[in-house]
Amino acid sequence: MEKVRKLLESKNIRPTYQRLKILKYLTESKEHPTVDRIYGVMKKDIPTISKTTVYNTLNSLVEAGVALPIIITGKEARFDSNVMPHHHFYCEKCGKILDLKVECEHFKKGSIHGHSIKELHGYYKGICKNCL
Amino acid sequence: MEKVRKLLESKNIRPTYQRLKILKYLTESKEHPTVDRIYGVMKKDIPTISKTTVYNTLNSLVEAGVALPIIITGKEARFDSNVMPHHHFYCEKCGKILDLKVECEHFKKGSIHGHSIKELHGYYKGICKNCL
DNA sequence: TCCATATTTGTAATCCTTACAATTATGTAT
DNA sequence: ATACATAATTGTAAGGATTACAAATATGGA
Ligand SMILES: [Mn+2]
Ligand SMILES: [Mn+2]
Ligand SMILES: [Zn+2]
Ligand SMILES: [Zn+2]
Repeated sequence: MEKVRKLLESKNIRPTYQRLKILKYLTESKEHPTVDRIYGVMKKDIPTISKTTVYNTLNSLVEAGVALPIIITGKEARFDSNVMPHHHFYCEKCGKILDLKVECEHFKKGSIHGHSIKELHGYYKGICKNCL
Repeated sequence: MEKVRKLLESKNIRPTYQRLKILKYLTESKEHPTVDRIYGVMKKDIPTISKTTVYNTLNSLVEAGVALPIIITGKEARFDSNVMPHHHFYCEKCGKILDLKVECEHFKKGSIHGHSIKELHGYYKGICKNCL
């Protein structure tokens, strides 16, 4: 919990109870949760929490560079506290999003064809090992 | 126009006037248009066209494998009639989506870590050459 | 403690997309 | 050509994720 608090303070984000819990859950979870999922989990500890707070907090974390939204389905965003460049696998059957450790020479580039690169996103869609 | 008709017929999609026009525009446009954009352009030729028809048609084209939705911002889908694997560049300033011709060894794979791959999507986010 | 400011909360509004039913068009058999 | 069954189009309503907003609450410093 101290690590999470330090992380927030280093980004000048006030470490409120809601924010600490949300970021802690995000760092410990490997499931790239949706807002609804985060909201549901948070309610156990903070029954009064509002979904707007979840949205506000996630937006703050993203803006501060501590989290990343993962846009794949276009239905709902999912969130990742691992902001190091990495690829994902989206299973069309179970809906899980898995981290992939794949080499990608494109991560290294700062520009391409004259366009300035800020982020690179790569993901596969298919059926995961478990669902096959 | 005959090419577009043939394409639709090959996929067993009835070549109605609306569908022909929409697919024709999609194949000739390089801008990866939104539904609203397509709707606006179609209205010039077909003033009575409904936005639902645009949605229906695009869904049919996607299902038939003739078009692909491009999900980047999470706000609104954009569409591409080029279904050959290729990467994109999204400009955060002007909102344009550009095609990128980049080599990617990952396109060749059929599976990864035991997961069965159906699609690979890759895109950069940043500031395009024109906006720099 | 007091106060200014930031955060949280609940509700309403917004925007994209889909559901649905009525109307219109299409293709085929007579 | 006509009649009929089926499919597509249209307009409106509903759904779902996200944001806007203002009131209530919490925070941190003087
Ligand atoms: Mn991840
Ligand atoms: Mn493209
Ligand atoms: Zn799966
Ligand atoms: Zn640009």
